[in-house]
Amino acid sequence: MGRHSCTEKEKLRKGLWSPDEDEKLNNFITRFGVGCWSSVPKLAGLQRCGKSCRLRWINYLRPDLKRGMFSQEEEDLIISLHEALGNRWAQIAARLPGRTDNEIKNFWNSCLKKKLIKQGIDPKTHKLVPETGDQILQPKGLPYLATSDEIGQEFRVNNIICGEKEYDPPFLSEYQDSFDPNGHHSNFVTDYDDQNNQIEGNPDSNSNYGFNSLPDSANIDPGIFVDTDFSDGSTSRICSYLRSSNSSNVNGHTGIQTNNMMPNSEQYLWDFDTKFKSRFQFQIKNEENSSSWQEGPSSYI
DNA sequence: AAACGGACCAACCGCTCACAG
DNA sequence: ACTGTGAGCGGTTGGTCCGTT
Repeated sequence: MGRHSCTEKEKLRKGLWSPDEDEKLNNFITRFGVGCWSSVPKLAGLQRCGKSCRLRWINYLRPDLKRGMFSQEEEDLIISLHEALGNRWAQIAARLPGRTDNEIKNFWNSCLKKKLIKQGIDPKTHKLVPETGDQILQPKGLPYLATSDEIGQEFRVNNIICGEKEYDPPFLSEYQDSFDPNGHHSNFVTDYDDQNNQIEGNPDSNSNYGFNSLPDSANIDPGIFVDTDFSDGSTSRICSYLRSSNSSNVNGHTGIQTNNMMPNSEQYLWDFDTKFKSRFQFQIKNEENSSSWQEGPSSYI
């Protein structure tokens, strides 16, 4: 399938936009509104591709943009939403009026991520990073879980509706059945080996990915499983696996506002396509990674 | 003053999805 | 059902600014 690419077109400008270009685009959109972006450059007299025009309008020229520093409320909301949604910047931006996905993404990568790291929080999982060099389970994805009588209820973050809770018995049973008596999941390592060329059974092998422990299926309460779909058409899901363990309270440690649906949760990114293949990804943290995260001029605490 | 490096951010790139023909 | 195209998204890049040496 021939993919349209701006680079294939000739005589198209790239790089920063000039005030003149901004004015042309702004005048055109103000007058005719947002329509077919591919025709905008020609009609507006710009030597840009439609994609570039769209981006410029959305990220810079749009009149409803808030601009300026992020407030503490916005910051807390982004962290909470990221915990629930992961790197779905567009979905996060949809819940922050006047902010763009690009702006939030940049803010996260340049600021928030470092703040969390400074506080000893893994920005991917939003879980505490242990001080020791021990390798621990850092799940990247699992179904969102909750009690079966909560099916159909709204899933909220900071009182903002993010989705609807669902129940997924087939997945649950498969997930539970797939553990061996030692609480290990053979498929995980096998699949991981298939996809990432890791050596089976060797989580230390020269990568951030792998695992050396998994929750014991005997400790899993079937009643706490819910599968929440945030995909809105995509195949991705946000999932969580809640344990009624007595681990330390991340929220209490950070002061970050999070939804009360997910106390002590381990967050997993869940690919719907691989759902019935029992494929998961886990991330291993080691001392080397942790030490590299300490860098950064944050003074958040 | 110059060189260097990190932080920030605008813009680009490549991919997927939706939809029309 | 298949194909081509546009829109949208997330990851990445590269330019600029600014503090430090």
